[in-house]
Amino acid sequence: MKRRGTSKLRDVAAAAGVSVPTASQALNGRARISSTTRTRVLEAARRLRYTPHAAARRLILGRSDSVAIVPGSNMRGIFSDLFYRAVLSGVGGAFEEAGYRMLITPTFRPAAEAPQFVKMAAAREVDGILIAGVVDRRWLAEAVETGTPVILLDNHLPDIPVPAVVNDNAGGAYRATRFLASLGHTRIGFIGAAVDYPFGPETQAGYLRALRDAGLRRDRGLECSIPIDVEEARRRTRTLLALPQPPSAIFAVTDTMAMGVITGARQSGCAIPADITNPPLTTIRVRKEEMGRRAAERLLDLIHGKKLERAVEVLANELIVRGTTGGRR
Amino acid sequence: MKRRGTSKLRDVAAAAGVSVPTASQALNGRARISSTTRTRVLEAARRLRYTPHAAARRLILGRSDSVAIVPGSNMRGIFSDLFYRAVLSGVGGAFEEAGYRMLITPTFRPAAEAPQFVKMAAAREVDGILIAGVVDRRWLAEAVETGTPVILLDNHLPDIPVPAVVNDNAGGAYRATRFLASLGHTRIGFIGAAVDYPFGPETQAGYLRALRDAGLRRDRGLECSIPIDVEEARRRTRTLLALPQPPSAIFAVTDTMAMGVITGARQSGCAIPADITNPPLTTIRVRKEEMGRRAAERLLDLIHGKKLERAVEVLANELIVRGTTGGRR
DNA sequence: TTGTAAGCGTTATCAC
DNA sequence: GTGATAACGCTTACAA
Repeated sequence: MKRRGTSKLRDVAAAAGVSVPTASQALNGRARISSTTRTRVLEAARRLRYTPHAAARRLILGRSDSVAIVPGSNMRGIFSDLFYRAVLSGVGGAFEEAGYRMLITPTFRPAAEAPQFVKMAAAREVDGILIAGVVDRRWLAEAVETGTPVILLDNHLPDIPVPAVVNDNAGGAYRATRFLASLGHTRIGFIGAAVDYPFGPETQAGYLRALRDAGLRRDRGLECSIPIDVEEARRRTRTLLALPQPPSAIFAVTDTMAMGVITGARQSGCAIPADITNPPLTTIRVRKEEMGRRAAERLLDLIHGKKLERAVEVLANELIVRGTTGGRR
Repeated sequence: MKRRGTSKLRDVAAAAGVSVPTASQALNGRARISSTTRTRVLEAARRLRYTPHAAARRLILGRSDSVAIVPGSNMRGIFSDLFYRAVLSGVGGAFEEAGYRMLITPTFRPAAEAPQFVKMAAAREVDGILIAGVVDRRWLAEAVETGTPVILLDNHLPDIPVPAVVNDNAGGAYRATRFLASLGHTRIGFIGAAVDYPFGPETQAGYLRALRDAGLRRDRGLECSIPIDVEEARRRTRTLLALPQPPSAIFAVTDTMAMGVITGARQSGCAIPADITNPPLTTIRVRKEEMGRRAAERLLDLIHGKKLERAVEVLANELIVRGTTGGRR
């Protein structure tokens, strides 16, 4: 009983009455092959449902035409989180167009041993690795050591030589804060993200620079760095608003936190012109799809041996003014 | 400039002063090798950071020690959906213990051509494929044709010879409905799931059988099959409760829908002894982790050439009586 | 105990 | 145009 789908190139060649190398050429197209034999080979391949053995191809070609996509440890739900969903959509589009397979390497349990992507790099199973978000620097370094191209998305570790595509977090925070200042606010609260993650410090830096440039005095009592969590943001907002001199505006670093801020502000008796379920937040628009696409393209560049111009590619973002900041100046 | 991590077995052998096959044996352990050479080889391998080339190994061994995990098209967020998160935790545990790699094959865009898992099966890239949820029968059939072991989780297609691990949907619905009847309810609403998916019809069958066995008359006006959506469930609930003869109890097929039912019932003025955000639903407890683990184990059985006893393994579930059905008989 | 020879399925090189 | 021959990196017979 011969199993289906197991036909080898040898079978195709035999069926077409040619040698194995000829069959290979006919299928891959490169060399000069008479159109008669080519047709015969193609026909035979189709009939036998021939698919080249991936490992054999990989071995001789030295490439797998596939990349690993690694969800960083901050990505609870790689497909659910709206942010990463958009990012990955860009990633997926770029790789698909380039004819690359994508393998997501999940980490079901926090492994003590090397995570899959390190092993895959070492075993040369993929041509490149795209890591989205937070990653253990030790494993990252080890993956880089193997020589397999690696790119970081929405994260970067200055001390490890890995190119990255990131959002201009500092710039976004700067523009948002300056905008609030331009509305006349002088006490602007900052609800930041306390994570092992670049954007926590970066946004705070942007916020502080904006205060300085706007000639406002910093009040540490108006700042906090907390886990990215709606409930925690709500609580801190209530605390801020209960101060003797409360802020008249609050800058929350993520939309998730902004939700909590809105709820908290409502509870504290602030009127916010918005529908709870979908508040028209004044926000920073990050071009997420673009970010994913760029990262994918940079990885492809690396795979194809191109040198990248910049180690870290910073994507510009945009301030979108909407209802929650009340008025357009 | 020699790239790291690219050392081959040949390098290790050279460094240890032995032949390539000897090095191989020393590393893989099978044959009789003097402990001196073994140590030398191991030492050399460690020093050179040797990792066997996956493709080469795969080619000669005929196996990859890795499986593909395919999120069915009903899985919006494979890692986010609580149900599948639990299921995948079981899956992941089993495969990890067995030393198998897991590759998630995402479908970023609905491809017209064959999805990745079919290609991987045909190219013999993985030893087995686990598909969780809804899958196009045509592609499934094609994957099965390749001879690569395939198992279905939480789904089954009777006309395609694929083993499956499923939940006893009919039984669960039966027990739930009979329980409601035992509380004295004679008009029991049914809010079912209209999806291209076994559990829609199955739960309805269980519901109907329970009505019969309890001696209750079926009233089609109390039944509906809708998309799995909180809002839709809420709306239907309001409709049901607005009937001249409304149901006195409602069986919702998923917890998601039950949320909508509760909201709708509240809005219609029903008193439900429950906290909205986390209502103590009377529910069917599906052993999700177990389900995942079983599916993984069955796939491993197939990979190892064992014949499965049952094509479809049905997992028993359990009725958990809690607050929302008011009283324990 | 160790090395030699062969082969996994494919593609590239180079004669014919 | 086509077909031998070698090679990719590794493992398993089998001979030394």
